[in-house]
Formats: sequence, structure tokens, C-alpha cells
Amino acid sequence: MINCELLDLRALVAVAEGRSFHRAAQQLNLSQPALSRRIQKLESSVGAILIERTTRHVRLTPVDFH
Amino acid sequence: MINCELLDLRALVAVAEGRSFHRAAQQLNLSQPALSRRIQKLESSVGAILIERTTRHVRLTPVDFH
DNA sequence: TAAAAATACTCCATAGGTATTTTAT
DNA sequence: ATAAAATACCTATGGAGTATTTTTA
Repeated sequence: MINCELLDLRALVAVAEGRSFHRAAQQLNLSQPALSRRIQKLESSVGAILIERTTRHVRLTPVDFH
Repeated sequence: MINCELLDLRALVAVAEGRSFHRAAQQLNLSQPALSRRIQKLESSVGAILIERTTRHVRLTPVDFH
């Protein structure tokens, strides 16, 4: 699919905007674990943490603004 | 991969230019069966035969020029 | 009948889901 | 303690390869 990486980016945006994997997953019609893994994979392919998350806060890392 | 459909199109072009699945497959570093299936799948997703082939001739169908 | 495309199979990698565990407030 | 992210485990799908069969000029 031509949308694969596009989905990764949409996922990133959804998490950033939703400030939660939980909410972003719902919006993307994806389970929370699937979204979590998708972001992990994106981060590992980029070679940097893109989202800083705890169980309470989610936010883009400075990397995203470079 | 964002290149998935791109590969389909490259495959189509390679077959058209090479006038042979055999040669196109070599050029694409792909086995002939894999290329054959890739074109079949592209055709079925497009809903039209894109390449007319016999064991002797390969050519684009008129569809490609519409 | 000999080449070239198509098919049959098997295998592997990837992505998703559910259930569960970990973690930070 | 609780809500949210991460992990474990399983399954399904897709794409590739090799071996084989079909086909047409």
C-alpha cells in the first residue's frame, strides 16, 4: 500500500493532537497496542524518540521541531 | 513501504519496455513468477487487463493509453 | 517443440487483535 | 489505586522463491 508510511505519519499526528495513545487509537480505528507498536516502529526506523510518554503525559519530543 | 504501488508501476513499465516478463523480472531483480503475480494483482485492483501477453508477445493494452 | 508466462506449493515477514503486565501519578 | 502505555502471544495476509505446468508461435 502506498499509504503505509502515510499511516505512520497520521498516527504520529493523531497521538500528538490527541495527547493520548488511547484516544488517537480510537480515532484511527486501531487498537491501542497496534498504535503503540506503529509509533515504536516509526521511531526505530527514524532512529529517534518522537513522542515522550508516560502513563499520564504524551508530547512530541524536541526532535519533531528540528 | 511507500514504494509498494510505485514498484507495481515500475514493474508495468519494465514489462512494457522489456516486452517480456522474463527480461523485466531480471531487470527488477525479481523472479518471473513474482513479477507475473504482481502485474496480475495490479490488473485486478485496477479492474482491467493492462498487458496483453502470450508466450511470444507482450504489449500494453489500449487501456494504458486512455 | 521450445521458449516464455502462469500456477501450485511453501516459507517468511509484517500488521493486527486480545489479554495481560507495567508504570506513573 | 487507577488509568494509560507497553508487552506477550496468537492469527491472518501478502509477497517472494522454487518447481512445475501450460501455452503459442
